[in-house]
Amino acid sequence: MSKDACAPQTTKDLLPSLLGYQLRLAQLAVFEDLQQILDDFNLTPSLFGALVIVDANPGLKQTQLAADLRLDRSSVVPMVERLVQRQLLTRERANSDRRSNALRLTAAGHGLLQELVPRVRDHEARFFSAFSDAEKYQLHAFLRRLNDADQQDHQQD
Amino acid sequence: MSKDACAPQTTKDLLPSLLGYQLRLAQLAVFEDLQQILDDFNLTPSLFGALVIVDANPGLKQTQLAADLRLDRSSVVPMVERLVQRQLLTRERANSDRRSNALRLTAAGHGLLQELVPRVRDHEARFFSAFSDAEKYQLHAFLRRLNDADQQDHQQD
DNA sequence: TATTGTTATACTCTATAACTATA
DNA sequence: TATAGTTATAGAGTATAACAATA
Repeated sequence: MSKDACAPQTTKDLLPSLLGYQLRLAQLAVFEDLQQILDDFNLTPSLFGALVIVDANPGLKQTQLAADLRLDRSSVVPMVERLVQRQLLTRERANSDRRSNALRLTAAGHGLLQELVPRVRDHEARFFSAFSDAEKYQLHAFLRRLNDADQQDHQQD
Repeated sequence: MSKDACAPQTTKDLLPSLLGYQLRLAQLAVFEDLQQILDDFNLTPSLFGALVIVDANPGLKQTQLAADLRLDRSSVVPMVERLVQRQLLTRERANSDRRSNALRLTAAGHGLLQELVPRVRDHEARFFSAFSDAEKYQLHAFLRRLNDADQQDHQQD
């Protein structure tokens, strides 16, 4: 095998040879497909992600949600505002530290997620239906190795 | 192995279990890293991609460039304009069809690419240095399978 | 002093719709 | 009629900087 796994000799096929480029195309396609499901619920992938993160971490403060979403804390403000106005989550001053907001799903938020999660799982299963379970597992393992290594820069827990 | 390759029982770990989510994180991290190289050249990943595509397809028309970049043709106009003004590529009426622009790299454009491509390759090599050649090859094969299947929707050749 | 949320603001990216010139 | 490029415009997403409240 050559030094580079998929390096072309010319620049002719440089772009397709780049893992970063293939990652971008794949991510674009997945999100486009996901968006179609989320459209029915008037949500974006980011808002959906926020709901899932809050569900998994009740009482989370906004700064931490921003870190999880890889966003600035100011960018999270309108997202939270939108979800609060739709009564999908509550934003209350935390008793432990009254500077911070404790985020929690409402009953409606839980209900929405319960309806949504199976659909998102279906979307994933459909989108990756060309892959066997073993292949999906391996692709997932690759991506996690990549992301978990990078993640340490973004954690502040 | 269970029905889903990495399906959690609760929604607690839903997000990390989604391939789409892991793809997004990976893509974000790669582009962030790539951007640091491109900053020195005052380029974005998209502009770099445009240069490489034009280099690989001299005389390409803008509509095709837009299709390759997964963008609307109106979105490509300011990109091309910027690269033309920087004298990295030329935009001339095509003789065969005088509605369309034939895009070509200038000598400066070629020169820039020659300087840039090794750095981008280095970036890739460094970013994926935790992976063996075989693993990179396999990850690449996975992503290509995914993208080549999806690609047919976007081709118009 | 440092941190949390917020606001005001600006910038980038992208798409839609309408125009023009060619076909 | 249809297509290629362009323009004007608007929307989404994001970041930066400064502020008030709290630590």
